[in-house]
Amino acid sequence: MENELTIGALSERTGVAPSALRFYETEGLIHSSRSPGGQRRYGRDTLRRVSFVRVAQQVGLTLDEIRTALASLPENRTPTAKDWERLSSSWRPRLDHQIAMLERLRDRLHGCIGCGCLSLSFCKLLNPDDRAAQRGPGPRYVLDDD
Amino acid sequence: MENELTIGALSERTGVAPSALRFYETEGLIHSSRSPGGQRRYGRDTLRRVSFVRVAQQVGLTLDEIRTALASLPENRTPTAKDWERLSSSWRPRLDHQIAMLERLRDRLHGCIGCGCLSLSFCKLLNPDDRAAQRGPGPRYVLDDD
DNA sequence: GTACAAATTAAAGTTCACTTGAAGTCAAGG
DNA sequence: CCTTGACTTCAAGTGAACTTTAATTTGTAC
Repeated sequence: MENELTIGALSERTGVAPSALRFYETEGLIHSSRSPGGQRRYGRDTLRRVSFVRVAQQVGLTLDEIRTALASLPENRTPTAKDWERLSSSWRPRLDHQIAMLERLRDRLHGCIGCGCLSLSFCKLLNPDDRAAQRGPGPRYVLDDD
Repeated sequence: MENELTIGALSERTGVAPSALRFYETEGLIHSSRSPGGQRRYGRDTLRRVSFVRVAQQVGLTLDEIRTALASLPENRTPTAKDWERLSSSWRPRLDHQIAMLERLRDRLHGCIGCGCLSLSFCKLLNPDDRAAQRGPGPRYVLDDD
């Protein structure tokens, strides 16, 4: 079967840049075999793997977390729908949580706009104790509250 | 009035690290006067300004966008509640949009978990054309879809 | 058989939002 | 006066997720 995809084909099918795909490979998120000349060739299941990575990113996972998740897939066989379902179903609570958080922010903001306050002394919106402590340097995802 | 705050005091009241406050100053987000010895002193309205920055970040704005927003405040007088309300009320649509996006993701994901698919060929979840084109390098905020 | 697009590598660069470190100065209590 | 903790500046470092560059090789279509 000449079912194998070049990096360009995989890129087009997934919407992920070739440079990103190579980066994913160095990060251990996807794997490739090589053509006689040394170019990458991907099996069709890599489409699903890349898809998983991108959806997981939308959910807010870091590549590190995604790698961990992917590591729990079986290595001896192509993952089944059930395998993927098991991984992605763990996102539900996370999504629910993120949604709830944004709604809370929106509604409090509405109240604060109504009362005209936006200050630490009067407004619960910004109580530092309400928010997660920051950990480590670098940018933090806006919705991340652990 | 000895109403002026040191950087340490402002840091404690806002929960923002002194290094971050200095950084905000170099970025033009806040301003300070100086003590005779050259240390920073902040007026009490800076509390509100810092608060605004943090809430705006939660909403998903970059510091660049926040600076632009702050630039529309009057320079000749201390901003009133109405001034702050005008700025923050523009977040409503953005928040609504973000919430809607997450809900869409959650519900589609639910459907895809149900049908067992998670693949480009069958699942609308990942249609690249559905998603915003990426622009520029660097990390992107998970919910940012412009 | 040759042109030309698409692939290869390694190393360095980018963005954002800060933090850390070094080497020193200021402010307040005793 | 002296100590101690809070403050100062400037430059460089951090982490995530890639992209860019450069110099070279491979694959394919005519």
